[in-house]
Amino acid sequence: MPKIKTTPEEIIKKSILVFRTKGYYRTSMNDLAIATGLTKGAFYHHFTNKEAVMKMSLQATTKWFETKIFNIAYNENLNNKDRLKTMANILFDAFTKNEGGCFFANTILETAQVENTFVDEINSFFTLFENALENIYQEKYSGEELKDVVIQTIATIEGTIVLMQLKNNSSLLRNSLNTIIINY
Amino acid sequence: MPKIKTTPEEIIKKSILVFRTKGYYRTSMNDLAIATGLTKGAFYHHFTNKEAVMKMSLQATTKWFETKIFNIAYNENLNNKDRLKTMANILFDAFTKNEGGCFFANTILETAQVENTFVDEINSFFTLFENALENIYQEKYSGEELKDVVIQTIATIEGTIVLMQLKNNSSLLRNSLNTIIINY
DNA sequence: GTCTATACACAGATAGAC
DNA sequence: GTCTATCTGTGTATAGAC
Repeated sequence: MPKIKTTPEEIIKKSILVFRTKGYYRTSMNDLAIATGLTKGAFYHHFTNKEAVMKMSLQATTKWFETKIFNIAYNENLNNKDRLKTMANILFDAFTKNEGGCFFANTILETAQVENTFVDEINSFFTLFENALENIYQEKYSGEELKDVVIQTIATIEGTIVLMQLKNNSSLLRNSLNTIIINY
Repeated sequence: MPKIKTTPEEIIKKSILVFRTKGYYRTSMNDLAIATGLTKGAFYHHFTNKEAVMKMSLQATTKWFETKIFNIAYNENLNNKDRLKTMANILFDAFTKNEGGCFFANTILETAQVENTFVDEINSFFTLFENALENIYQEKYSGEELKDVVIQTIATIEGTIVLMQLKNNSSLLRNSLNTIIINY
């Protein structure tokens, strides 16, 4: 059995932390190498370029949100309000325990006007988010109104995360999520 | 009368457009030089470094919002609902006519975790925004509830602007602003 | 006040030894 | 699979002629 020191999964896991806090352009391959305990040369043995690392980082994060949060929206053992409450609690932890806010919102603002390299990965995340909330809110709304309520719910969460980074105050997100639950 | 070819105001005006669309780190001094029709050497004659250009760009934008939008919240000739409507209309134009979303939200996400160089300038903008909305909403709310409503209103607007950049659909912002007005 | 030329650091990426 | 050394481009910023 050969001794495997670094797996792609481990590299991506550590790269996500760097990308989320420093952003895509500001993160250098040297930063990623240091964070993973490799040299630049060794790092390039695993990934062809920085763009590929970023894409896999976004995809892995989407996967995490899907299994840990979005899937709760389809949990047969909970009613819609409890689904929303459970999702809100895990969302709160996800966006306050680690620094850097929302990886996807950050990447939109950083790259959307310059290149569309990561648009698919980001859209994938928000589509899953929207579908999950639509499944919950369809009990109360339908058609265009349903779409609007869902988009505005996501917008409020994302906007609060932006302000949270400026004010360093996690109670902002707690309040926003509570308001969303109360208004349901 | 000496012939003045470039004023600091003109340079800042053109620099704002570049910073807003490309972001701070992605914008090079060469980009700014090209946008203003100067060479790098000439550009450095007017500003000490990139950071100084950015700070003045943020300050000039704040000033614009203050005089064109936030001051409406104190207009004696309008009632609070009409103040809100008027502000919403100009806000919509401001965030849809030019590309790049909200200059301040962009800068938070890009720099907040890396350096706190622009925190004062960004806070200045959001404080004026909050004060304006508090002056309007104090008719209906007070104390902590007033603060919460204002923050969540700003968060919804900022979050919508984030999503708008991903989906390239300005009706998202129109809908969010309409909802804010209806709910008042 | 504007230009060209250039110094210097660091970025992304590759070559080749071990 | 990991390392050191290196190539090449570009970034910020400065020097000095015009």
